[in-house]
Amino acid sequence: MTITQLKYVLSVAEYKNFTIAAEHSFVTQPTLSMQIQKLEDHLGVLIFNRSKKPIELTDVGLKIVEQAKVIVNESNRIVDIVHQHKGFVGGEFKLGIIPTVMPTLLPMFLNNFTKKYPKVKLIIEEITTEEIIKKLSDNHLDAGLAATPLENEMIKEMPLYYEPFVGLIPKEHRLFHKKEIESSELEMEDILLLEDGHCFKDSVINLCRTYNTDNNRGFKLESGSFDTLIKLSKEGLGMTLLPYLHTLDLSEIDKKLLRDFTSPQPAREISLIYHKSQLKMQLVEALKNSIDGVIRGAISFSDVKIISPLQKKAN
Amino acid sequence: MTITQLKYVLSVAEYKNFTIAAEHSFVTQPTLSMQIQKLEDHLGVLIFNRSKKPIELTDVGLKIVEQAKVIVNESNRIVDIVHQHKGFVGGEFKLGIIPTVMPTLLPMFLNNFTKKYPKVKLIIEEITTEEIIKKLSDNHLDAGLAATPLENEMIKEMPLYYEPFVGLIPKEHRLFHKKEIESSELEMEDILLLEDGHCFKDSVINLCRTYNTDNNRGFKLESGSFDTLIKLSKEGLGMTLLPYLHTLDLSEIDKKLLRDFTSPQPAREISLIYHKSQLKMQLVEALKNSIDGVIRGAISFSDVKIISPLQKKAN
DNA sequence: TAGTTTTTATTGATAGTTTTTATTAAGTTT
DNA sequence: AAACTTAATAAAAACTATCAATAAAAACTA
Repeated sequence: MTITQLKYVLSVAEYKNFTIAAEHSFVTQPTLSMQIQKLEDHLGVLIFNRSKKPIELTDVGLKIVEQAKVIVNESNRIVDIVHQHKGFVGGEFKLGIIPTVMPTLLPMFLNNFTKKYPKVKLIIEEITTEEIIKKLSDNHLDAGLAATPLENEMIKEMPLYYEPFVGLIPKEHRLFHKKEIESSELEMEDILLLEDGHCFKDSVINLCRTYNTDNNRGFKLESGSFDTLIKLSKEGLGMTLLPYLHTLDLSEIDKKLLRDFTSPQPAREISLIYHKSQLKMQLVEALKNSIDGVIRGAISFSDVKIISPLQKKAN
Repeated sequence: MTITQLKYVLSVAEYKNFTIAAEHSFVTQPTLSMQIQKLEDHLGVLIFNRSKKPIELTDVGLKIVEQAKVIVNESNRIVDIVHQHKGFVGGEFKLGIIPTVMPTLLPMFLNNFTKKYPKVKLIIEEITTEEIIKKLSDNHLDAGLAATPLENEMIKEMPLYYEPFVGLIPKEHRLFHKKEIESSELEMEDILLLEDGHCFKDSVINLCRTYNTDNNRGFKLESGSFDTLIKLSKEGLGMTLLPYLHTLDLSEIDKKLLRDFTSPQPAREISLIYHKSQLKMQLVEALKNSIDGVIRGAISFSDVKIISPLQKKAN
C-alpha cells in the first residue's frame, strides 16, 4: 500500500470516473486503474462498484476512502513541518473569498501580502460561502474569507474584523428624517438584506434571528450584490443595510441617504476560515497577520463607530 | 515520500543505528540508508545527525518522526477496516502479561480463545507492567494484561475483573486468631506487598495510598513472585496479601493461614490495556469477549460469592 | 600512532514496479 | 446497428528499490 495509491483512490472517489480522476492526478487512466486494482488485490476487497454508472463506492470503500483522507492529510503535514522549520512561507495557497468581501478587503492586503511573502503563489477565487465550505472539505481550497459564524464542524474560524452595517434609507422611508437609527427601530418587514453574512454571535446585534427570509413582501431577493440592493432600495422597496466599507464609494447623492446606527451597531463578522485538519497553517497565519496589519494601520479605522466593535471583539 | 521510507525512519529513530534498523526492517543497510537519504533530499532537511554516536535526531527530525508515527499508524488502520468488514479476526496478536496474572488467567482463556479464533496467532510474553507500557508505545505489543489503573496518557484500559486479596497471616501474627480481617485493622508496617497492582480507583480499598515503600523495616522487597512473599511471611517477617486466585493452589497447611477480609475487601483491578491509537481493536475486543466469557460476568470486588464461577473453573 | 572493529555511504548489477501507448471489451447513446 | 464513452488489458519503456560487494569514515585498542 502506497500513499500514491491512496491518492488515486481519493481522486476516483471524488470524480466518480477513472479517466477524469487520472487527468487530475496527472497520470494516464491505465496507470490509475492498475494501481487501484493492485490496492484492491492487496486488501482483498473491492473499493469501487464499477458496474454502477457513475461509479459508486462499496461499503468498505467508503470507510477506506475516509481513512485514506486521514492518511493523505497527515502525510501532507510532513511538508508543513519542514516548511515551518525552515521558516519558509511559500508554495501555492488557494484562497476563496465571498463576493461581498472581495472588492473591499482584497485590495487592502494583496499588495502587502505578496511583498511580504514573495514565495507564495496566491490563487484567489471569488465564490460563495457554500462553495468555500465544500472546497475546503475537498482540499480544493486552503482557506477562505467569509462572514461567520458558520457553525460547521469541519471548519475552523479565525475572526479578522467586525464590519458595522450602515442603513441606506430611501427618501420616502419613515426613518429618513432620523440622524441615527437604533437597532430597536428596525422593522424587519421593510429591510432588504443579502443572505450573505448577517448572522452573528451573541455579542453583536443578531439580525438573522429576527429576519425571516420567507417574508410576505411578494418578492424574494436572490441577488448577490449590494448594487442591486441599493437600486431596489432607492426604488422605494424598503431600506437596506450596507457593510461600512461598501458605503465609501457611493456617490455624494447616495451618501445623503446613509444613516449610522447608535451603539450597539449591527455588524458582520469576517473571518479567515480553514479546514480543521489545519494544513498549511503557517500560510494561514501569515495571511491573518497581513490582514491584521492593514486593518490596524492602512485603513482609516480612526472612525469611532468602526473601532468600537473591533475593540470589543479583539482579545 | 512513501510509507516505506517513513517506516525506515521510525526504525532508525528507534534503534539509533542504521544497521540494526535495517535488520529489523528486513532489508540491507544500504537499502535503508538510501531510502532515508532520498527522503531527506526530497524534504531538503536532515532527519538524523549522523555525526553523533549513537545517531541522534535533528530538531526537525524529531517532529518528522512524531508525524511519521501518526501516518504509519493511520495506514495500518486500513487493514483493520478491511478485517472488520470481512468479519475476519486473525493475524498476529502480541500480548504482554504481568507475571502475577499469567499463571492464573492464561489457562482460563487460552483454550477458549484459540478455538474461537483459530486464525489468530497469539504471541504471549510474560513481562512487567513497565515493559508492557514501553512496548505498547513502541508498537511492539498489541495489548497487555496488567493491574490498573496505570494513569498513563498513551494507554487505554479495559477493566476485566476485580480480584480480592486474601490475608496470609503467620502464626505469630497479632491477627492470626481473627476469623476475618477488617481493612482498618491493617498495619501497613507489617505487610509484605509486591509493587505489582495494589493501587486502585476510589471504589476499592486503596492500599498504595497508605503503603510506604520506604518502610523502616530494615529490608526492601524486590521480589516479583508471591512464592517468595509467602516464604518470607511464614518466616515471621509479617503478614501478606495474596490475590484470591493464587490462594487456590496452596498446601492444606498453608491454607490454614488464610484469612478473608470483611467487605469492602481490598482487591486488584486487572485490565486489558492497549495503545490509545486503538489499532487491531477487533482483536482486542475478541480477547476481551473471550476472557469475559470465561469469567462469566464481571467479578465484583465487594461480593465473595460472585467469585464462585472463577473457583469452579480453577478447580 | 597504526591497526582493528564498527558503522555508514557508494557503486553497479538486477529484479521488480510503475507508467505509457495502443488496443480491446463492455456498456451507453444516438 | 453505428458512434461514442469508459474501464480493462497487453506489451514496451522508464524508472526504482534492492542487494552484494566495497569504500570511507569514525570509534576503539593496543
